[in-house]
Order: sequence, then structure tokens, then C-alpha cells
Amino acid sequence: MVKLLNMNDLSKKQISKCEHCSLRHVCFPGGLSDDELGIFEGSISKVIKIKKKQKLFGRGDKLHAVYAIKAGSVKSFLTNPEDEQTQVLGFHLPGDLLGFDGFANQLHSCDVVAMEDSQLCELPVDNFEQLCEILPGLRKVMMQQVGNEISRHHSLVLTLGKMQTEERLATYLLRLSCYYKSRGYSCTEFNLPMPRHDLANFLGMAPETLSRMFARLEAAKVVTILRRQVVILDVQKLHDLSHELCRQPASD
Amino acid sequence: MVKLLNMNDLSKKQISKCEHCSLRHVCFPGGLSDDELGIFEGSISKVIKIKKKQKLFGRGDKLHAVYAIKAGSVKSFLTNPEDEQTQVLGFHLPGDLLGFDGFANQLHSCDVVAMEDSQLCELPVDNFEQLCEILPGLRKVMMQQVGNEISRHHSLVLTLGKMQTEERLATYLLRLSCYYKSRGYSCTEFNLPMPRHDLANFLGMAPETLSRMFARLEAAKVVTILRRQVVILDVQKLHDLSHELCRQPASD
DNA sequence: TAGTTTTCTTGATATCAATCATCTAAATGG
DNA sequence: CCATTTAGATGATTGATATCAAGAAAACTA
Repeated sequence: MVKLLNMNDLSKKQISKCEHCSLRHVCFPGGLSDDELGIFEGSISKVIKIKKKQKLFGRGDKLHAVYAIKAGSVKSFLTNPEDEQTQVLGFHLPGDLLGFDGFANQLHSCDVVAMEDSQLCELPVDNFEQLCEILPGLRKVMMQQVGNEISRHHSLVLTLGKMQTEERLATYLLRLSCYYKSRGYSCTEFNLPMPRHDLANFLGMAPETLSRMFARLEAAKVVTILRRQVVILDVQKLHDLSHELCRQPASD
Repeated sequence: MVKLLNMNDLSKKQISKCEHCSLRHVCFPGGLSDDELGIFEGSISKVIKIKKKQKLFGRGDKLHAVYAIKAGSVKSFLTNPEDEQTQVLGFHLPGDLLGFDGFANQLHSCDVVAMEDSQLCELPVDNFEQLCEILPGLRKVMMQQVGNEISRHHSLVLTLGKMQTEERLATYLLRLSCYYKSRGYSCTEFNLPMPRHDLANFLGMAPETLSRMFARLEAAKVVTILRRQVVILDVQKLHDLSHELCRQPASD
């Protein structure tokens, strides 16, 4: 069973240079030239570590940095103070960028907490704005970030607005599969980074319903699932169940 | 009954200077200094007009410009070629910016068509990128655009993922109300810019259900609705029905 | 290790919204 | 102007998913 890179897998000595980071091609540096990267690196203030369940930032906090996930996993969510209800907005894995939600008015609009012990690269916004002025590549990355954010948005609207529960789950499993493939891991065997409760919340269904949908996918021999361990048995069937637009079936 | 600004309300002669545009504070120019605005204006290639039901751009089209809506209204949507099903992604009104969906890979990822005869300011992307290099204010606007896009995203996830149909409608009516208020129109009497079919699609429900929810809101004396004409009778009640986070009740 | 808590699964029932069907009113086109 | 089409409303029924309830397995904890 393939496991996600986590803190314990990293060597003890701090690796902060982007050029040695395995995620450099999916993170900010991916869009930068070598010269630009040199300047960029100097502005990452530090690699920070947060423990499981620890908060990275909360709704209303002043925006002071953007983050790139180096190892581990975090979730973002909204909480309604009135009724304690929460809505999970997304799960974020190594290579993902965080903190742009604060760009509208300099205040974060959601909470972010670690789902496991994690490491993040912190880039103070002041540095960031200066860097955008001098690094054309970084501006390009930001533009792409805008575009990707909108595409994800579209995808999610489709998922929540049109799809039935089974389709939503199938779609999400394929999305995770694609993520792992893009990071060099197996796209047919992987672990869910989140508990059922959070995944059900994110997918807009009751945990009981999620459980039933997993059972249904198993009965149809599409996947096997044991706790958080997922094995995709039939990618094509999974793709048929998910009617998402514009996503090619994953292959190992 | 207050009506939205539409093509016929505009004087016949072309008004292309941003400084004379009533939307300058909500559009790109809002974040620019006077000097910057001068440079910016020179790069808007033209004001284009599109007829009702005419397409502005389609999924897969090469990104060649971003747009600001000057008058009228448009909708964006995804269409599944397999089953002809569509998902409305959003409705866009004067002051809104369009076209950022193509920033990820230089191809538009959705279709945009006019819901009525409309006018848009077109800003070619080549110019745009150059402008971002020399205008700090434009970069700031872009950052805010990123932030706003994410906030809207969060709001929609909440709407589609957690809310019941009545809540969704109440939430959308409040959002429209806020929009009209921000543009200087009445926030208690306005027209829906879209037919029931499209609104139901956007809100993730059947048109029949939308109809019933309108009827329910009328029965509760929260609004009156005749065709597309909406009058909000009780903002507080509407706000109570909508459990959306962080949106204060509109007041006239 | 045993006890406790948490997470997950499964079954029975209730509820909300989709669908199907019909009808009315408004817009459109000759 | 009337004929036709389109948009919207309303009722009856079905179906999908939430909720309620209980139990099993795993993960903590003392």
C-alpha cells in the first residue's frame, strides 16, 4: 500500500531550498526561471510545522502570508458561530497553495487546520507583492492560479449542483487519483487523507450516505475500501459513474 | 419599478472613457490612480455589443481578452456534449469582470452568452499582461479579484452543499439585493435578469421546485413576485431564512 | 490489557425535492 | 388580430437522501 509523504519520511535536517524540493514543479517555482527562482527562494521566510488539529489561520485573521504545503494535509472550512455547523471547503495536499482567500480584504475568510502533522513553506505577503513586481514568472503563476481556482470552482458547482451522491463520490475518487498520479504516486492504490465525516461534509451528504455509496461501489467491484485504504479496481467504470466533464480516466 | 440599465438607456454616442463611466469604482479602474487610469484606458481596444442569446466566447476558445460588463447581463455555463445537459455557473451584471477562466491554460473553460442585448469593454490579454507589469494598482485589483473569486466560491459551496431549496433562493435574492444596492439601485425592488429555468439550474433545483419556493416566500409575506419583478417586503425574514454566513441584511 | 471513546457501518423510517402531468398566462410571429 | 410557442404554476406521485437507531470495529487511554 503506497503511503503519502509525511513528516517522518523527511530527513531531519531542514530542506528549504526550492530547487531541491520534489514539489518544485507543481508549486510556485514551477513557473519561474532559474534566475527568478534564486530571488524567490530568498523570500520564503521559513518552513513551519504544525501538529495535527492545529490551526494555521482562522476566519477574520489578518492575512500575513501565503503558504505552500510541503508535507502532510490540511482542510479548509467555514463555521457558523450560530449553530456550530461547519462546511468543509476543501482538502489540501503537498504542492497546493493556501492563503489566497485573504486577498480580497486582507482578512482570511475561512479556517485552515492540519489533518495530520504537516510542514508548510511560508511566504509573507509583503515579500509576495514585491516579488510580483519584479518576477514576470510569478505573475504568470498567479494568473494560472486564478484560472485554476475558477476551474475548480466550476467543477465543484457541477459536483454539488447536478450530481447524485454516487456520482459525487466517484468524481472525488478520480480527482484524488489524478492528484496522486501527478505527484508520482500510484493512482489506483492510495489512502484517503480525511475521515468519513469530513469527506461526507465536503461532498454535501450525510456520513451514513457516504458509507452506503462506498458499499455500493464495492458491491459493483469498482473499488475496494478498507478504512481509509482505497484500491481502484475498475477505472473505466468509475469514470462512467462520474459524469464529470473534461477529465480523462487515470491510468497507472 | 426600478429597471436595470440596459442598452437602450445609454446615449447613442460611444462612451469609452473609463473616467466618465458610472461603473468606474466597481470595475478595474476602481483600484487605479489617475495616472494609471490614463495608461489603462488607452489599452481597452473597444466597447463591443452583443445581442441577446449571442455567444461571447465558448469552452475551448482561445483566450484573447478579458471583459468588463458595461450594460446588460450575461450568463456563464458548462454543457455536457454527451447528454446536452448544462449547468449554469453564474449570472454576470454591469461592473462584473469576465474571462479569467481562461487564465489556467489560455483556453476558456466555459461558455458565456448574453441574456439580453449587452455592451462589454474588451481588454486584450496581451495588453493586460503588459499593463500588469507597469501598473501596481492593476496587480492589486487582480489580487482582489482572486480573493473575491475564492469568497464567491466558498459562498456557493455553502449554498449548494448545505442549504435547502428555500434557503438557497433566499440567499440568492439577498445577494442580488446587495448587488443592486452597491450599484445605486433599490435593493428592495428589482427585476430578475434571468428566466426561472436558468435560475433553478444555477441554484441546483428543478424549475417546479423554484416556483414552489417563490410561492412559499409570497405566502409568508417575505416577498412579492410577478413574473420577474421582485419586491422584498421583509428583509429581516429573508435574512433569517437564508443562513448564509457573513452577510448583513440589506437596507434601502 | 481492559475500558472507553471514536469512527464507521447498516437497517428502518421520514422527509424533501424531482418527476410527471396538466393547466394558465404571457410572449412571439404571421 | 389570432394562432402558436414558450414560460411559469400547481397537483399527484415517486424516489433519493437525511435522520434516527443500533451495533461493530478500530483507536485511544489509563
